[in-house]
Amino acid sequence: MRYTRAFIPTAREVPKDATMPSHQLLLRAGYIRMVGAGIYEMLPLGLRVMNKIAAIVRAEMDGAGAQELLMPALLPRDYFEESGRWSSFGPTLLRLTDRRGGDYHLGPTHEEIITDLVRREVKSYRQMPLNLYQIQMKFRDEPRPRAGLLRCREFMMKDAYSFDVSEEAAIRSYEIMREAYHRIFRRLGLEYRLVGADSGAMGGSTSAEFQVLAQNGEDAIVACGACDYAANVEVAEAVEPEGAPASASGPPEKVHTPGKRSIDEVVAFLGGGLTAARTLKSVFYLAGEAVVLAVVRGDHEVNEVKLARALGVSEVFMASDADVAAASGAQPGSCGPVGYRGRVIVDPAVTRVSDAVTGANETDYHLTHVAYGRDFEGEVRPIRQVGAGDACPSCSAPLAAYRGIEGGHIFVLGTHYSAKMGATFNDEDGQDRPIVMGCYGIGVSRLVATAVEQNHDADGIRWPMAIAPYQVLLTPIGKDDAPFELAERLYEELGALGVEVLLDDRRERPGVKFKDADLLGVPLRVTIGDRGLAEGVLELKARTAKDADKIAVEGAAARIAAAVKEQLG
RNA sequence: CGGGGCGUAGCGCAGUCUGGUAGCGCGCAUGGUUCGGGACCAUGAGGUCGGAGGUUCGAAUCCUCUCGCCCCGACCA
Repeated sequence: MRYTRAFIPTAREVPKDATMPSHQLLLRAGYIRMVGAGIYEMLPLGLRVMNKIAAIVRAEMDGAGAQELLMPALLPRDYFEESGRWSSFGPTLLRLTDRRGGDYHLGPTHEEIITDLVRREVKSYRQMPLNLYQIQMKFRDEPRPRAGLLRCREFMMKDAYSFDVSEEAAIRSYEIMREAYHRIFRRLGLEYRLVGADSGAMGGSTSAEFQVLAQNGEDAIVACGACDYAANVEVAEAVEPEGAPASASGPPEKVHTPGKRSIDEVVAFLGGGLTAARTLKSVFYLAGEAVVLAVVRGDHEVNEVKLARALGVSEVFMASDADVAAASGAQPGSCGPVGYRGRVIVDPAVTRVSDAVTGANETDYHLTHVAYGRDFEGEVRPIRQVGAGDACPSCSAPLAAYRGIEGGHIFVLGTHYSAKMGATFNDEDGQDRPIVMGCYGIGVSRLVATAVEQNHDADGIRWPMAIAPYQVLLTPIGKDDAPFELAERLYEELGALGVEVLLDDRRERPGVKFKDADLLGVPLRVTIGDRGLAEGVLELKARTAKDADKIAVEGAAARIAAAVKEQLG
């Protein structure tokens, strides 16, 4: 492609509405434009990148035995009504009405539709295993679209669905997908972790996320440096605490702590070598109608997902100050489990804190020399959040904390949808049984932005070769015609070698061209100037490299093509 | 949905408090000089000041309503 003919609207200034690097750079470099909140146009460069990602996904899905199809995005109400999601999906479902008043929605995901297709056509165990996928726009009325392509109301997704005769067979399908996903993410050139995840609203027994590591990620994950353990902090397990059960050097003692509400304030106020780890944090939650007191060590945090699970409810809400006062008789910050007469959930680590400090259930007072077992009891359940420095549950090495962007999510669904929708098959014995399903998503458009989050510097994008919009950027510079003529020749030669080339044939000053080159992020730049030409050389520079290599004009095309191949791995 | 911020030329902004007929930088067009990291000079085009209503002799500016966008939170296969 010739730059003078290409639609690449670059901008020097940072768009004010963009805060994330990927959002800013994709806008500035002319890859995307915004139409509305969470709605974007993919400009030619952006589409090329997305198509490359999709091509890799397709190749690996096909290689894993999945077959591509395309379902409609516009869907009548009936299907979601059948599974119960017409109401349970809530306002996130983008609904619309046709001229006859019929209810429709735009598909946020396609379990119901594919299950309907399969129940009509798959009747025998002989037709399985079956894995069908599509790459298609998804629509969700997100409560808050943000961060450019990372959280959109309309986004490109690859969703695959597996159909099997048994749980064991379904797990095999799941594992095949998991391996295919590893290949996909590796080929995309992204640093990622496979992490244990919360199955959440999808229901189902097994699920894992492919988290692409990024500073700005929405998800918090922990990963072990020594083994391959990694998990979303929502589900990461804390190892059983070591050490002796809690004891105390004396009876509880009430101390005046005026106005000290947070753990940090109390620690600083009491001093004397007290650390947050020797205090107890008491947090009141509402689980339905009931008030529950959750107690964790002072330097730990309550994990609400785990707490909800321990209580057997779907979610918990932090109690208001008024609720806390009614339950404990004190302000938040002065509450504690000692003498508290309601339901208490205690994190295991709490049972090892000797001479603990905790709220006295009397505003502006705390208790010292408190010990679990002697001064209070409760239901011991793991409810704390795991963080950096915690021991790995599988090998005990310290865990590191990361932020990640969910790039893919795989689930074993079981018979959640098939049972509800009557998707059954005849087994070898002629018995009717529900099909066992799995589903597997990859956020294709999101990965465009994710790749930028992970591959950029102060000057612009640094695409991995595998997904770059072009592989080589030819940059003739200077006022003479010779560099441009050579660039034209190289352009032809490289094209013939199958290299994807962008030729910057603009008669711009060198600075302008270099700035745009760095911004666009094409992995290899070839600079052709009269200086080099006088010596019979041109410059080949990787976007990620500091300096350029001088290569001979003679045989340059082959050299460059080889460099492309090398970066493709 | 709660809290905060912002809508003025394609982009980034000033002007709004204190009402008087819209400005700067970048970009764009034309001519000239330049040419290895976003050049310079000259000339020029480009704006219903998000929208509607109101107050006023007069509204970008004051009042009311409304639409949109961003951030934090809630939420999130």
